[in-house]
Amino acid sequence: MQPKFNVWLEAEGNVVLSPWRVQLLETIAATGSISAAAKQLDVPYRRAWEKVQEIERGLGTPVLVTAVGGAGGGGAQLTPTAQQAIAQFHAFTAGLEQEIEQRYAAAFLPIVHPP
Amino acid sequence: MQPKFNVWLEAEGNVVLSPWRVQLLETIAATGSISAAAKQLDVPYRRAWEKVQEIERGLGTPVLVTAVGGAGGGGAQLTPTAQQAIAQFHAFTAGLEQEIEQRYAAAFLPIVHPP
DNA sequence: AAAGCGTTATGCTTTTTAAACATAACGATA
DNA sequence: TATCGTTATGTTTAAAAAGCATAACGCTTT
Repeated sequence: MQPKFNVWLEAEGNVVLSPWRVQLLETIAATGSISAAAKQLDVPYRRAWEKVQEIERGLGTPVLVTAVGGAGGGGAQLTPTAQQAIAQFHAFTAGLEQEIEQRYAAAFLPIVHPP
Repeated sequence: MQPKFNVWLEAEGNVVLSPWRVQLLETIAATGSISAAAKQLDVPYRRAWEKVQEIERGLGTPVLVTAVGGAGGGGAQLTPTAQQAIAQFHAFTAGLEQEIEQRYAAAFLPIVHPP
């Protein structure tokens, strides 16, 4: 038995940012394209692209500047807005896993007093 | 934009307890039956019943003692195991919403210094 | 100049998952 | 013994996700 959690940001009932979405953006930045990121994260390109759209709709501003055609077929890189959002989200969730783990131990694992 | 979260306990990759599942058990206890609880929580009986099964499979022990037929058609009440699990889960998640809210404010809402 | 290549962007189909519906069995009570 | 509301489970329908297929694009190379 182990504790799990998820945490995300919503706008008007729609998910905007989540740990997975932030990872997606970071992987796009690292690889230089949506398609390479999708491959690396083992999700269909379609899904990755759709999530990016949802993020942009939720934030109300683009997170990617994309290029179609050209050298390498095109690509994508993060906007400054996206970089800031990623940094803020990391600050938001930093240490949360340890916090949850600690709460779990306190609530469910009884303390054994040695003799 | 607002923060949201979920937190749960897993056993072998399967969800066992979550805020919603705990609420389900509590509603069953309060109403005396799975069907009344399902109605009150506005979910199909089938789903409520299945979730109870998953909880029992995950915990490895019954959480309900059910009666079929008889006065009122039957009913269900919590086992002591279930009552303890509920109490522990509440201890586990107590104050977590405020914690998340505070983290959100710290990470996303800039502090305005008055003149 | 034009053919090739990998990517973005999007329509369409298939599969999987969850919700919804329907019903048999049960047993105290009247 | 007929009734009633509940448990328990099979079956059907709807929603969501995954998968597949393809057009457009613009550098690069031939």
